[in-house]
Amino acid sequence: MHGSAVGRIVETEAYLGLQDRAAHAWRGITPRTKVLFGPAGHAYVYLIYGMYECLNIVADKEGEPGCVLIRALEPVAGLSAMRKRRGLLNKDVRDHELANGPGKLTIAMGITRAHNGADLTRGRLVVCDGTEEKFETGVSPRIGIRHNADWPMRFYIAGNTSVSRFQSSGRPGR
DNA sequence: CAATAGATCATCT
DNA sequence: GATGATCTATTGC
Repeated sequence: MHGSAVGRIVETEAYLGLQDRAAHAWRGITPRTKVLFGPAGHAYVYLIYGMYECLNIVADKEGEPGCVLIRALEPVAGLSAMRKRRGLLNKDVRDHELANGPGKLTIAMGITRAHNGADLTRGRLVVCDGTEEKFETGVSPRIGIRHNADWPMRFYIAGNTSVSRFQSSGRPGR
C-alpha cells in the first residue's frame, strides 16, 4: 500500500455491446466480460497488451453491456502516493503526466484486476459526483481501436487549455 | 514533434 | 496461434 489518492476524471470513452465491434462485449458473455452484463456502477478491469490494466465503469442496465473507459485523471490529492506507485519518485516527471492515460491511471491509483466487479458506489475504490463546476465537453473518435474507428465516442473536458494537458496524448483512430 | 519497436500475456479462435 | 480500449524508449526530421 502506498496511500490513498483522488483524481478528477477528465477523459472517457464509451463502449456499447453487440452493436459495437470495438467493445469487448460485442460477442456476448464470456468469463472475462460477464461483469459488463451486470448492474451499472461496478468496475470492469482488464489486462491490455499483457502489461497494463484499464478501468471501466459498467454504465447500462443489467443485461446491456455498455461501459465507460476511464482514460485520464487530473490528480487532485495523494500526488506523492501516485508518484510512488508509478515508480517516478526520483524522476523528472510533471504532475500532469501521472495519470494522463488509461494504463497510467490504474497504476497511479493502485487499481488492478482484483478490483474487477467491485461496487464503485461504496468501498475502497469510489467514483462519485464532483463539484457543481460547469465545463465544456469535447467529442472525438476513440483512440487505439481498429473497429468503428470513426465513431465519436471519446468525451473529454474542453475549452480549458490547462486541463487538456491532463488528457492522453494518443491520437484518435488507428 | 512524428514514427517505430519492443515488452508481455490473458483471452478467444 | 493471433490479437490487443498501452506505454516507454529510441530514432529520425
